[in-house]
Amino acid sequence: MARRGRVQLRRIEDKASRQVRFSKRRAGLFKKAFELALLCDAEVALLVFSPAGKLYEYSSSSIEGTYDRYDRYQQFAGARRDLNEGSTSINSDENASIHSRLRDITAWSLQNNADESDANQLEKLEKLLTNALRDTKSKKMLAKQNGEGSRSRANSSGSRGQEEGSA
Amino acid sequence: MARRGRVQLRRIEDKASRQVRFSKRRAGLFKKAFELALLCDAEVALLVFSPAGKLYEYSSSSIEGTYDRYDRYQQFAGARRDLNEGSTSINSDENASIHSRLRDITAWSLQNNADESDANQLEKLEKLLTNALRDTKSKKMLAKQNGEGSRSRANSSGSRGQEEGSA
DNA sequence: AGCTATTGATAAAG
DNA sequence: TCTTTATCAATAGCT
Repeated sequence: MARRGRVQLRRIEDKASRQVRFSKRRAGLFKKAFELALLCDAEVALLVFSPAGKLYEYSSSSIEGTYDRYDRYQQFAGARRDLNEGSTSINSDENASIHSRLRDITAWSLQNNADESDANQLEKLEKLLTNALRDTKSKKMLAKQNGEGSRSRANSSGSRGQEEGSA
Repeated sequence: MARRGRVQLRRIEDKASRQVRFSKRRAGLFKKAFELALLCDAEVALLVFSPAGKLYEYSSSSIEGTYDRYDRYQQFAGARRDLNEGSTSINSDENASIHSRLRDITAWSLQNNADESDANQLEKLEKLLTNALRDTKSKKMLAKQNGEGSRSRANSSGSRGQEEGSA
Protein backbone atom coordinates (compact mmCIF):
# COMPACT_ATOMS: atom_id res chain seq x y z
CA MET A 1 0.00 0.00 0.00
CA ALA A 2 1.88 2.99 1.28
CA ARG A 3 5.24 3.60 2.86
CA ARG A 4 5.72 2.15 6.32
CA GLY A 5 7.83 4.91 7.85
CA ARG A 6 8.72 8.50 7.26
CA VAL A 7 10.98 9.31 4.33
CA GLN A 8 14.73 9.14 4.92
CA LEU A 9 16.45 12.46 4.28
CA ARG A 10 19.37 11.17 2.29
CA ARG A 11 20.25 10.67 -1.34
CA ILE A 12 18.20 7.93 -3.00
CA GLU A 13 20.72 5.40 -4.26
CA ASP A 14 18.45 3.38 -6.56
CA LYS A 15 18.54 5.19 -9.87
CA ALA A 16 15.05 4.25 -11.08
CA SER A 17 13.49 5.14 -7.76
CA ARG A 18 15.37 8.43 -7.70
CA GLN A 19 14.03 9.30 -11.15
CA VAL A 20 10.44 8.59 -10.09
CA ARG A 21 10.83 10.57 -6.87
CA PHE A 22 12.38 13.40 -8.82
CA SER A 23 9.43 13.65 -11.20
CA LYS A 24 6.87 13.62 -8.40
CA ARG A 25 8.70 15.98 -6.07
CA ARG A 26 9.59 18.33 -8.89
CA ALA A 27 5.91 18.61 -9.79
CA GLY A 28 5.08 19.26 -6.14
CA LEU A 29 7.81 21.88 -5.79
CA PHE A 30 6.69 23.75 -8.89
CA LYS A 31 3.10 23.73 -7.70
CA LYS A 32 4.16 25.14 -4.33
CA ALA A 33 6.24 27.82 -6.04
CA PHE A 34 3.29 28.79 -8.22
CA GLU A 35 0.94 28.91 -5.22
CA LEU A 36 3.34 31.06 -3.21
CA ALA A 37 3.59 33.55 -6.04
CA LEU A 38 -0.16 33.63 -6.63
CA LEU A 39 -1.49 33.55 -3.07
CA CYS A 40 1.11 35.81 -1.49
CA ASP A 41 1.89 38.10 -4.43
CA ALA A 42 5.57 37.15 -4.35
CA GLU A 43 8.09 37.08 -7.17
CA VAL A 44 9.49 33.60 -7.54
CA ALA A 45 12.14 32.13 -9.82
CA LEU A 46 13.01 28.45 -9.68
CA LEU A 47 15.64 26.56 -11.62
CA VAL A 48 16.05 22.80 -11.35
CA PHE A 49 18.52 20.59 -13.16
CA SER A 50 17.70 16.90 -13.00
CA PRO A 51 20.48 14.43 -12.26
CA ALA A 52 20.40 13.70 -16.01
CA GLY A 53 21.08 17.37 -16.69
CA LYS A 54 17.67 18.39 -18.01
CA LEU A 55 16.45 21.88 -17.13
CA TYR A 56 13.13 22.64 -15.50
CA GLU A 57 12.18 26.20 -14.76
CA TYR A 58 9.41 28.25 -13.24
CA SER A 59 9.11 31.95 -12.69
CA SER A 60 6.21 34.17 -11.78
CA SER A 61 7.57 36.89 -14.10
CA SER A 62 10.80 35.89 -15.84
CA ILE A 63 13.97 34.06 -14.85
CA GLU A 64 16.19 36.76 -16.33
CA GLY A 65 14.17 39.58 -14.77
CA THR A 66 14.17 38.02 -11.33
CA TYR A 67 17.87 37.19 -11.54
CA ASP A 68 18.55 40.81 -12.53
CA ARG A 69 16.57 41.93 -9.51
CA TYR A 70 18.66 39.57 -7.38
CA ASP A 71 21.84 41.10 -8.82
CA ARG A 72 20.59 44.61 -8.11
CA TYR A 73 19.55 43.60 -4.60
CA GLN A 74 23.02 42.23 -3.87
CA GLN A 75 24.67 45.32 -5.39
CA PHE A 76 22.58 47.65 -3.30
CA ALA A 77 23.19 45.54 -0.21
CA GLY A 78 26.91 45.92 -0.88
CA ALA A 79 26.63 49.65 -1.48
CA ARG A 80 24.58 50.06 1.68
CA ARG A 81 27.18 48.09 3.65
CA ASP A 82 29.96 50.26 2.25
CA LEU A 83 28.06 53.39 3.20
CA ASN A 84 27.41 52.11 6.70
CA GLU A 85 31.07 51.29 7.16
CA GLY A 86 31.98 54.74 5.85
CA SER A 87 29.50 56.68 7.92
CA THR A 88 30.64 55.18 11.22
CA SER A 89 34.12 56.55 10.61
CA ILE A 90 33.23 59.88 8.98
CA ASN A 91 29.81 61.02 10.17
CA SER A 92 29.41 64.03 7.88
CA ASP A 93 26.22 65.74 6.74
CA GLU A 94 27.27 65.10 3.18
CA ASN A 95 27.61 61.40 3.82
CA ALA A 96 24.30 61.27 5.64
CA SER A 97 22.65 62.91 2.66
CA ILE A 98 24.13 60.38 0.27
CA HIS A 99 23.19 57.62 2.61
CA SER A 100 19.52 58.56 2.86
CA ARG A 101 19.35 59.21 -0.87
CA LEU A 102 20.70 55.75 -1.65
CA ARG A 103 18.34 54.21 0.86
CA ASP A 104 15.37 55.84 -0.88
CA ILE A 105 16.54 54.69 -4.27
CA THR A 106 17.22 51.21 -3.00
CA ALA A 107 13.75 50.99 -1.48
CA TRP A 108 12.15 52.18 -4.69
CA SER A 109 14.23 49.83 -6.77
CA LEU A 110 13.43 46.81 -4.67
CA GLN A 111 9.72 47.55 -4.39
CA ASN A 112 9.26 47.98 -8.09
CA ASN A 113 10.65 45.47 -10.50
CA ALA A 114 12.34 47.99 -12.72
CA ASP A 115 13.04 47.10 -16.32
CA GLU A 116 16.47 46.96 -17.89
CA SER A 117 16.79 50.65 -18.70
CA ASP A 118 15.72 51.55 -15.19
CA ALA A 119 18.27 49.11 -13.86
CA ASN A 120 21.00 50.72 -15.92
CA GLN A 121 19.99 54.14 -14.70
CA LEU A 122 20.06 52.87 -11.15
CA GLU A 123 23.45 51.30 -11.54
CA LYS A 124 24.84 54.56 -12.87
CA LEU A 125 23.19 56.46 -10.05
CA GLU A 126 24.57 54.01 -7.52
CA LYS A 127 28.09 54.46 -8.92
CA LEU A 128 27.72 58.23 -8.83
CA LEU A 129 26.66 58.07 -5.23
CA THR A 130 29.30 55.63 -4.07
CA ASN A 131 31.97 57.63 -5.93
CA ALA A 132 30.64 60.78 -4.31
CA LEU A 133 30.95 59.07 -0.95
CA ARG A 134 34.49 57.97 -1.70
CA ASP A 135 35.41 61.51 -2.75
CA THR A 136 33.86 62.80 0.42
CA LYS A 137 35.90 60.40 2.47
CA SER A 138 39.09 61.38 0.61
CA LYS A 139 38.41 65.03 1.18
CA LYS A 140 37.89 64.39 4.86
CA MET A 141 41.19 62.58 5.06
CA LEU A 142 43.01 65.33 3.18
CA ALA A 143 41.35 68.05 5.20
CA LYS A 144 42.41 66.27 8.35
CA GLN A 145 46.02 65.96 7.15
CA ASN A 146 46.30 69.52 5.79
CA GLY A 147 44.16 71.14 8.43
CA GLU A 148 46.66 70.76 11.28
CA GLY A 149 47.82 74.38 10.76
CA SER A 150 44.60 75.77 9.26
CA ARG A 151 40.87 75.68 9.99
CA SER A 152 38.81 73.15 8.06
CA ARG A 153 35.06 73.19 7.35
CA ALA A 154 35.02 69.44 7.64
CA ASN A 155 33.21 67.93 10.58
CA SER A 156 35.70 65.51 12.05
CA SER A 157 33.93 64.65 15.27
CA GLY A 158 34.27 61.03 16.22
CA SER A 159 36.62 60.29 13.37
CA ARG A 160 39.99 58.77 14.06
CA GLY A 161 42.87 58.11 11.73
CA GLN A 162 42.31 54.99 9.64
CA GLU A 163 44.16 53.13 6.93
CA GLU A 164 41.50 53.17 4.22
CA GLY A 165 42.73 53.45 0.66
CA SER A 166 41.51 56.69 -0.91
CA ALA A 167 42.15 55.92 -4.60
CA MET B 1 -9.34 24.83 14.79
CA ALA B 2 -8.58 24.26 11.13
CA ARG B 3 -9.88 25.58 7.84
CA ARG B 4 -13.32 24.43 6.77
CA GLY B 5 -12.71 24.12 3.03
CA ARG B 6 -9.83 23.76 0.64
CA VAL B 7 -7.63 26.79 0.07
CA GLN B 8 -8.75 29.24 -2.61
CA LEU B 9 -6.18 29.66 -5.34
CA ARG B 10 -6.28 33.41 -5.57
CA ARG B 11 -4.35 36.34 -4.12
CA ILE B 12 -4.91 36.79 -0.38
CA GLU B 13 -6.35 40.26 0.02
CA ASP B 14 -5.86 40.68 3.78
CA LYS B 15 -2.36 42.03 4.20
CA ALA B 16 -1.63 40.55 7.63
CA SER B 17 -2.93 37.15 6.63
CA ARG B 18 -0.90 37.28 3.42
CA GLN B 19 2.25 38.02 5.39
CA VAL B 20 1.69 35.06 7.73
CA ARG B 21 0.86 32.71 4.86
CA PHE B 22 3.94 33.94 3.03
CA SER B 23 6.22 33.10 5.93
CA LYS B 24 4.75 29.63 6.40
CA ARG B 25 4.61 28.72 2.74
CA ARG B 26 8.04 30.15 2.04
CA ALA B 27 9.48 27.91 4.75
CA GLY B 28 7.68 24.94 3.23
CA LEU B 29 8.87 25.76 -0.28
CA PHE B 30 12.48 26.07 0.80
CA LYS B 31 12.29 22.80 2.68
CA LYS B 32 10.89 21.08 -0.43
CA ALA B 33 13.60 22.59 -2.59
CA PHE B 34 16.28 21.38 -0.19
CA GLU B 35 14.75 17.89 -0.06
CA LEU B 36 14.55 17.66 -3.86
CA ALA B 37 18.21 18.58 -4.16
CA LEU B 38 19.30 16.17 -1.44
CA LEU B 39 17.07 13.16 -2.15
CA CYS B 40 17.22 13.31 -5.94
CA ASP B 41 20.72 14.74 -6.42
CA ALA B 42 19.34 17.70 -8.37
CA GLU B 43 20.76 21.19 -8.72
CA VAL B 44 18.23 23.70 -7.45
CA ALA B 45 18.23 27.49 -7.32
CA LEU B 46 15.32 29.39 -5.81
CA LEU B 47 14.80 33.13 -5.57
CA VAL B 48 11.82 34.64 -3.77
CA PHE B 49 11.00 38.30 -3.29
CA SER B 50 8.37 38.97 -0.66
CA PRO B 51 5.60 41.47 -1.41
CA ALA B 52 7.63 43.86 0.79
CA GLY B 53 10.62 43.40 -1.50
CA LYS B 54 12.81 41.32 0.78
CA LEU B 55 14.95 38.64 -0.84
CA TYR B 56 14.99 34.99 0.20
CA GLU B 57 17.22 32.58 -1.60
CA TYR B 58 18.18 28.93 -1.65
CA SER B 59 20.54 27.05 -3.86
CA SER B 60 22.04 23.60 -3.65
CA SER B 61 25.31 24.94 -5.07
CA SER B 62 25.20 28.65 -5.86
CA ILE B 63 22.68 31.05 -7.37
CA GLU B 64 25.22 32.51 -9.76
CA GLY B 65 26.56 29.12 -10.76
CA THR B 66 23.14 27.67 -11.44
CA TYR B 67 22.04 30.76 -13.34
CA ASP B 68 25.20 30.50 -15.44
CA ARG B 69 24.33 26.89 -16.17
CA TYR B 70 20.83 28.03 -17.15
CA ASP B 71 22.35 30.60 -19.52
CA ARG B 72 24.64 27.98 -21.05
CA TYR B 73 21.75 25.54 -21.37
CA GLN B 74 19.66 28.10 -23.23
CA GLN B 75 22.61 29.01 -25.47
CA PHE B 76 23.24 25.41 -26.35
CA ALA B 77 19.55 24.83 -26.92
CA GLY B 78 19.59 27.75 -29.35
CA ALA B 79 22.72 26.48 -31.08
CA ARG B 80 21.23 23.00 -31.32
CA ARG B 81 18.05 24.45 -32.81
CA ASP B 82 20.06 26.44 -35.36
CA LEU B 83 21.98 23.32 -36.31
CA ASN B 84 18.80 21.29 -36.67
CA GLU B 85 17.27 23.96 -38.88
CA GLY B 86 20.43 24.04 -40.94
CA SER B 87 20.76 20.30 -41.30
CA THR B 88 17.24 19.83 -42.67
CA SER B 89 18.11 22.08 -45.60
CA ILE B 90 21.73 21.05 -46.15
CA ASN B 91 22.31 17.50 -44.95
CA SER B 92 26.06 17.37 -45.45
CA ASP B 93 28.60 15.07 -43.80
CA GLU B 94 30.42 18.12 -42.60
CA ASN B 95 27.29 19.43 -40.94
CA ALA B 96 26.53 16.06 -39.38
CA SER B 97 30.02 16.03 -37.92
CA ILE B 98 29.60 19.47 -36.43
CA HIS B 99 26.20 18.49 -35.16
CA SER B 100 27.37 15.39 -33.31
CA ARG B 101 30.41 17.21 -31.99
CA LEU B 102 28.25 19.97 -30.52
CA ARG B 103 25.87 17.39 -29.07
CA ASP B 104 28.75 15.70 -27.27
CA ILE B 105 30.02 18.99 -25.93
CA THR B 106 26.55 20.04 -24.88
CA ALA B 107 26.02 16.76 -23.05
CA TRP B 108 29.34 17.10 -21.28
CA SER B 109 28.69 20.71 -20.40
CA LEU B 110 25.26 20.03 -18.97
CA GLN B 111 26.28 16.97 -16.99
CA ASN B 112 29.14 18.75 -15.35
CA ASN B 113 28.71 22.11 -13.78
CA ALA B 114 31.68 23.68 -15.44
CA ASP B 115 33.37 26.67 -13.87
CA GLU B 116 33.74 30.06 -15.48
CA SER B 117 36.85 29.32 -17.52
CA ASP B 118 35.28 26.13 -18.82
CA ALA B 119 32.17 28.11 -19.72
CA ASN B 120 34.25 30.61 -21.63
CA GLN B 121 36.05 27.83 -23.47
CA LEU B 122 32.73 26.28 -24.32
CA GLU B 123 31.28 29.55 -25.56
CA LYS B 124 34.27 30.00 -27.85
CA LEU B 125 33.97 26.44 -29.04
CA GLU B 126 30.26 26.90 -29.65
CA LYS B 127 30.95 30.03 -31.72
CA LEU B 128 33.62 28.22 -33.71
CA LEU B 129 31.22 25.42 -34.43
CA THR B 130 28.25 27.57 -35.36
CA ASN B 131 30.49 29.75 -37.53
CA ALA B 132 31.86 26.61 -39.14
CA LEU B 133 28.30 25.54 -39.83
CA ARG B 134 27.45 28.91 -41.31
CA ASP B 135 30.51 28.76 -43.53
CA THR B 136 29.53 25.30 -44.60
CA LYS B 137 26.05 26.50 -45.47
CA SER B 138 27.48 29.44 -47.43
CA LYS B 139 29.81 27.15 -49.34
CA LYS B 140 26.90 24.89 -50.21
CA MET B 141 24.92 27.82 -51.51
CA LEU B 142 27.87 29.09 -53.54
CA ALA B 143 28.68 25.64 -54.85
CA LYS B 144 25.10 25.26 -55.90
CA GLN B 145 25.09 28.62 -57.69
CA ASN B 146 28.49 28.19 -59.35
CA GLY B 147 28.24 24.48 -59.90
CA GLU B 148 25.59 24.55 -62.61
CA GLY B 149 28.28 24.06 -65.30
CA SER B 150 30.88 22.22 -63.18
CA ARG B 151 30.97 19.22 -60.86
CA SER B 152 30.92 19.91 -57.12
CA ARG B 153 32.15 17.68 -54.29
CA ALA B 154 29.30 18.97 -52.18
CA ASN B 155 26.56 16.54 -51.38
CA SER B 156 23.39 18.38 -52.35
CA SER B 157 20.91 15.52 -52.06
CA GLY B 158 17.60 16.57 -50.62
CA SER B 159 18.53 20.22 -50.63
CA ARG B 160 16.33 22.71 -52.38
CA GLY B 161 16.85 26.39 -53.02
CA GLN B 162 16.08 28.48 -49.95
CA GLU B 163 16.29 32.11 -48.97
CA GLU B 164 18.66 31.85 -45.99
CA GLY B 165 21.05 34.73 -45.47
CA SER B 166 24.61 33.58 -45.96
CA ALA B 167 26.48 36.54 -44.38
C1' DA C 1 5.07 32.43 18.17
C1' DG C 2 2.73 27.51 19.26
C1' DC C 3 -1.50 24.23 18.46
C1' DT C 4 -4.73 20.89 15.94
C1' DA C 5 -8.03 19.80 12.41
C1' DT C 6 -7.89 19.24 7.82
C1' DT C 7 -6.16 19.32 3.29
C1' DG C 8 -2.44 18.19 0.43
C1' DA C 9 1.71 15.52 -1.05
C1' DT C 10 3.64 11.32 -2.08
C1' DA C 11 5.88 6.32 -1.50
C1' DA C 12 4.81 2.02 -2.60
C1' DA C 13 1.95 -0.99 -5.03
C1' DG C 14 -1.14 -2.35 -9.00
C1' DT D 1 4.22 5.21 -17.26
C1' DC D 2 -0.72 6.18 -15.11
C1' DT D 3 -3.79 5.22 -11.07
C1' DT D 4 -4.75 4.04 -6.46
C1' DT D 5 -4.39 4.30 -1.62
C1' DA D 6 -2.38 4.38 2.89
C1' DT D 7 0.41 7.28 5.33
C1' DC D 8 3.17 11.24 6.19
C1' DA D 9 3.78 16.26 5.75
C1' DA D 10 2.16 21.03 5.24
C1' DT D 11 -0.57 24.47 6.73
C1' DA D 12 -5.11 27.58 7.68
C1' DG D 13 -7.35 29.30 11.28
C1' DC D 14 -6.93 30.26 16.26
C1' DT D 15 -4.94 31.61 20.34
